[in-house]
Amino acid sequence: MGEASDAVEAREQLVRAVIGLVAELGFEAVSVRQVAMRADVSGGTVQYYFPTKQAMLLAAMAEVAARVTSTVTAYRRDLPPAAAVRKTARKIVPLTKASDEEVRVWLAFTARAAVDEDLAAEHRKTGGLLEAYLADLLARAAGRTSGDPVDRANSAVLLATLDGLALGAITEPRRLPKRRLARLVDSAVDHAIESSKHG
Amino acid sequence: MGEASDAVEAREQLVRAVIGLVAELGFEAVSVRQVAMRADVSGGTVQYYFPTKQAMLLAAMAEVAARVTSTVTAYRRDLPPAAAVRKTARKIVPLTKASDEEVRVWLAFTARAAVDEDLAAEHRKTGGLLEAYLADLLARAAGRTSGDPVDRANSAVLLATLDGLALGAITEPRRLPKRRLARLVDSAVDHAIESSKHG
Amino acid sequence: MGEASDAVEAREQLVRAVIGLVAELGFEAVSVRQVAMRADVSGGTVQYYFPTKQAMLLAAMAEVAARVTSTVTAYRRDLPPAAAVRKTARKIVPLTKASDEEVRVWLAFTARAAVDEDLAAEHRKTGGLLEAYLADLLARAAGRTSGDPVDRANSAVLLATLDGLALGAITEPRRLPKRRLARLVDSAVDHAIESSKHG
Amino acid sequence: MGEASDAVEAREQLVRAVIGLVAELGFEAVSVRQVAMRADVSGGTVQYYFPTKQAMLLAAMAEVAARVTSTVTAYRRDLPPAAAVRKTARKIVPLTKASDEEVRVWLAFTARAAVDEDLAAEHRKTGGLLEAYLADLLARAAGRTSGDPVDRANSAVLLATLDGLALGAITEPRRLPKRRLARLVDSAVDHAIESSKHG
DNA sequence: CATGAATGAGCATTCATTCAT
DNA sequence: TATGAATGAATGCTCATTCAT
Repeated sequence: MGEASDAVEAREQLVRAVIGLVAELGFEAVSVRQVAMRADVSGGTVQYYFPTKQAMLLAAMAEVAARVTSTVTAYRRDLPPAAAVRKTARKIVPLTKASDEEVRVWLAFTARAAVDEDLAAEHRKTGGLLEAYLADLLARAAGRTSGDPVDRANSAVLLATLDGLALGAITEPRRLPKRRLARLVDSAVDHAIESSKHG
Repeated sequence: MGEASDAVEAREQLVRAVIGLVAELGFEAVSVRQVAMRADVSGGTVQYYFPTKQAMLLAAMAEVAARVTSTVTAYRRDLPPAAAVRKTARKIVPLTKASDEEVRVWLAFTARAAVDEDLAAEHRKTGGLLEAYLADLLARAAGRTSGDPVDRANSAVLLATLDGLALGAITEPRRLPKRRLARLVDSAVDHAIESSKHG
Repeated sequence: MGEASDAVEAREQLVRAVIGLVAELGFEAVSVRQVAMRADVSGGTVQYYFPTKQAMLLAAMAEVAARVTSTVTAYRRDLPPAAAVRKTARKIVPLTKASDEEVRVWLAFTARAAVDEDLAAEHRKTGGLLEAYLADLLARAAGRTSGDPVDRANSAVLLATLDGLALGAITEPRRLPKRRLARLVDSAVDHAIESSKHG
Repeated sequence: MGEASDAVEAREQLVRAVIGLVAELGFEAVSVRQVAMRADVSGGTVQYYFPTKQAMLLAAMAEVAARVTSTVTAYRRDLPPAAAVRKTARKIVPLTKASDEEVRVWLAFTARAAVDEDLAAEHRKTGGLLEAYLADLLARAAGRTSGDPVDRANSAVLLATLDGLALGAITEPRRLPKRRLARLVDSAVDHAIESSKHG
């Protein structure tokens, strides 16, 4: 039992190393050797757990995606719809210094997905899930049950706006300082909810 | 004069090679060698024009930025404000197969800007310019002169939405097919204009 | 007893895996991992039976050598001398598609023996034995008892010819198609027998 | 001019390093790094001249083949047929310590050709040429012009015998010491010539 | 008897860069 | 202006081997 959990732990440690590396130095800084050093294991060990670099990246992306979706799922389960939308929005856009890293990693994976089909497949899942969740929340906030195409559209636009703001926040922090970002996020969320209510 | 223009031409040929490479194979496929091969010159020649890979990337990004801004500037000069906003939006989001490549390149540079300060500096210019232009157009579409913070906010949200849609279009083409994309772009533009008119 | 025979079986399974690998992909394709995969055991298990790769190769070579010598020994025991020579020759040279593999493996080991002293030692045994057997058969075919140096010489030349034809058959199948090979083998055998009879 | 010859020289130096390595340590000892060290250049330089290891091996094999064929061609040009056959035979079988290395290299390449199609193609050329040359010499030694299938067959058997003796000389030097080897070569050559004269 | 974890060296290859010409 | 030669570091990956269990 100790062994099994050690192995799992080792894997997770490696995944954490990948994520940390992406956050700090970007995607191109992720090399098997760098990951090994960061996780304080030998290069061979990394490849024992992930036979290819691609597999390693995939595992890291899956982990990041899991973090996002599990958080958002919890919001949907535990909060009233409008509040859930608001919290989700603030999860996607880096409004605190802490979430900066997470978003940075997510965007790095997203960018890579544009060019890497395996990563794209993993990425798609999350995008589809987020859109569906937001559409559902918008519908419920409007006192409707899910399924109205209007909610789908509003969800897609809101999600795009949040992604765009996140992208801007990372690459143009001066144009989009946290203060401004918060206001813009709120206005986008308000618009989406309004738009679903009587669009 | 012939020599000088030859030199300019050679430089441009190299820049085109970089852009083509990014479009087709992504950022990580850009190596000095690959660029040299694509431009059909020797590896040494590439480094004659760009002493550093970084310089080469910077030049390519500047060229891409110039293409975007010159197009958008022309729209602002030649079209009535609402139409200019609409055309600009359709330039940012890849609605035709042709513009797919351009947007793909732009996003690749954007992603890189998240970890590369030099590229980020170049990138900022374009972001700031686009926001200012769109704010101005929204103001004029509302029968106002520029300067109202409302227009700035609407511009920022619109720009974020367009960026987010572009990102999604590239990475999740199935969730965001061209048809749907067009409708979402239109609704975002309409909302921005309306919002500036009587927000 | 069951356990012991299981162990023997496991060992043999590994040896078979090595031989199969050599036959299909050549000597350099033999890695501990590949062998483990082919035998469907863990990498550690391979090294339990063969503490060293070298030991593993040695066992495989011994097995191949044993196959050759046991066959040839049987021929000598069961057939009249001239027929035994003929059958032996046809065992050494790959005249059927089936024996192709065996010869291929044998040659791979032989080539390796040129630079690997351990394998060379094993290899020597078979070479010496084959020459002695063929010399004995040639002597008996000539109605003599063994021991005449002429038979030794004829045996050595015949053996060399057969080895050379085998080598050529593997590496130059177009120059030495099966049809031609059969004729050349026959003529070499005939010459050896004649030569021993009245040389 | 100095540059060009330097480059040619560098290439040749590398090829020599490969050959030396094969001779001393066998084929599997040939790594790009080892070659670089032996030729006293950087690893990168090796790959500047030979973009792949395969290309490097191919060049080395071509060089070895060229040595053999040019020597044999000279014999055929300059000597009476019977003497040319004899000298050629003594070139193929390592009768002196010096020729040991050459033959060792040749056999290593031959063995590899069994598993490597590119090398096999190069190898075939030499085999075909040698058989044709020997057939021609045997015909002329018999006072005939080339073309008789008998000479072809005798040539093929002789060549196989020489190859087999060479193989044995390398892998079983104790069974086939130089003295004995010389006698066996002579008898094989004599038989081939006799056989072509009145077979 | 057999495994899985871990290691460190080695592999071929690609890379950005320097430099003499 | 442009090239080809050369370098050395870095890449992803495979390898044989060791060892605790």
